[in-house]
Amino acid sequence: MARRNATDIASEMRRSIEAGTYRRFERLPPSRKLAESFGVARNTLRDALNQLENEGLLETRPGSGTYVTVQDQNQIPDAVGDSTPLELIDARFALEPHICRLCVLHGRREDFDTMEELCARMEAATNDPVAFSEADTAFHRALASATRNSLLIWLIGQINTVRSLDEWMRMRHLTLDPDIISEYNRQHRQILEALRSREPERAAVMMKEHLETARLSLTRAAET
Amino acid sequence: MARRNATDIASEMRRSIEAGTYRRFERLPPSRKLAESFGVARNTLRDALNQLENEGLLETRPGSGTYVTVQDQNQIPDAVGDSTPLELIDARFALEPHICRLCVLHGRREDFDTMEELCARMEAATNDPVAFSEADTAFHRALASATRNSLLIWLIGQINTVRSLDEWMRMRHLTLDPDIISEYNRQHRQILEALRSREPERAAVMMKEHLETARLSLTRAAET
DNA sequence: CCATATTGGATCAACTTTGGATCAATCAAG
DNA sequence: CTTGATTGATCCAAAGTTGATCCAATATGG
Repeated sequence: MARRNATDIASEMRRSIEAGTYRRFERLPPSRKLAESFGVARNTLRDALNQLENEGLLETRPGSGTYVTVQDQNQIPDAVGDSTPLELIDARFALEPHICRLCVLHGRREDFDTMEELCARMEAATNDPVAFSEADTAFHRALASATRNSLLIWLIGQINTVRSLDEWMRMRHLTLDPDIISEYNRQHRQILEALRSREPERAAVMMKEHLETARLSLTRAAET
Repeated sequence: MARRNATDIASEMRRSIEAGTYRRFERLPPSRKLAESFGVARNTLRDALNQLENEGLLETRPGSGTYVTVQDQNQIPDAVGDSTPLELIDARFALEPHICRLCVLHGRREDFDTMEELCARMEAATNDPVAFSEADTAFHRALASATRNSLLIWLIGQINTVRSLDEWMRMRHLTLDPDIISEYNRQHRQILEALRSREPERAAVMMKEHLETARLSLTRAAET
């Protein structure tokens, strides 16, 4: 076994933290003890700790100790799968208004035609929550596609996989009555109009309104 | 078994690295030990290492060791790996301003203290682009963590893996001169102040300004 | 409130490990 | 044979580790 250097120790500890051996806000053993248990000099261990601190995994407070500042990744093995509908809405609230703005910049005629088509399909599905929901997902995906930004397209794709989850399915049937669907359809049309007339801010505002409606109907359903 | 030559060894090691046996930033065993374990002379092994270094998979630091520089490609989704720096900025433009707003809502004292710490570290790294970049990534991750939204935390985590990609690393050195770093530091402070005083919109605006600066310095570097 | 123990921070010179380089001897393939 | 690569040995310079010591900040307990 070769003599281990600071980088090796750092790698080892990084894995420990990511594996959850040490959890967020927990204090590590004192550097002297740690050095001993790794069989390495305290200076070397301190170098390792500094590396991890620079990566933002640890925080050391002189006189007090060294603390873990990140959550271990296994705690969120599938963040997408475990996220709640409200978390999802917040994430969409972050992404989609700006996607609308980019859509105005990069969207082409055929993109808007696709969305038009999907709007029509949603309007024909006022009484069919499942069909509506499918078209709705496709609409928001089309919106992302029109940005021509592969990263955003992928992120929206990831987010949309949540919608096929059980809890989400149940929520959908609780929230999607014909009145709500009509309201959504009206908003989709407004968004599309704003995009077509190349008004980025208006499109973004409409999208926020749309998501706000979704959030409201969600919290209302949760209270029932 | 025929006697293995340098190219054979290189192939074998290349496969090990791509399979993830050795992870990014991890140190390989010393060349003497490696040579022994491959049953080959150290000179031959060094030739193999040189081949891999020329391919950009490894980096050897005399007196220290040989380190893996590439990330296991299987770990990175294609969409994330293939995205350009400008796409990345657009994605951050979508996510981070709203993350700031949520941060005002859900952030706790200790979250802001962590960010404060990271600001201090970035300010100490005005002349060290690599150290600055690490702390910067950690700052934006801390911001996401403070939202307590596991989906957003995960999204930012995905986005941050992009930054460790090769093309990005090169860009970083082109863009991060001391003046730019100082400007970034000023903006980080402003964001943190706005968060502390619980002003969601001001924080979001500061973040937009920050990202706009980043976009500018990127396009400027691309023109050079 | 203070005294004391414990914690991390910093420094230093001696030592060890690391990769870099070279070269004559040896081996394998054409 | 001749050519090309591998071998094994040796020396080198760079970098890192060590172990010791002193310091400053914090925590603890009376």
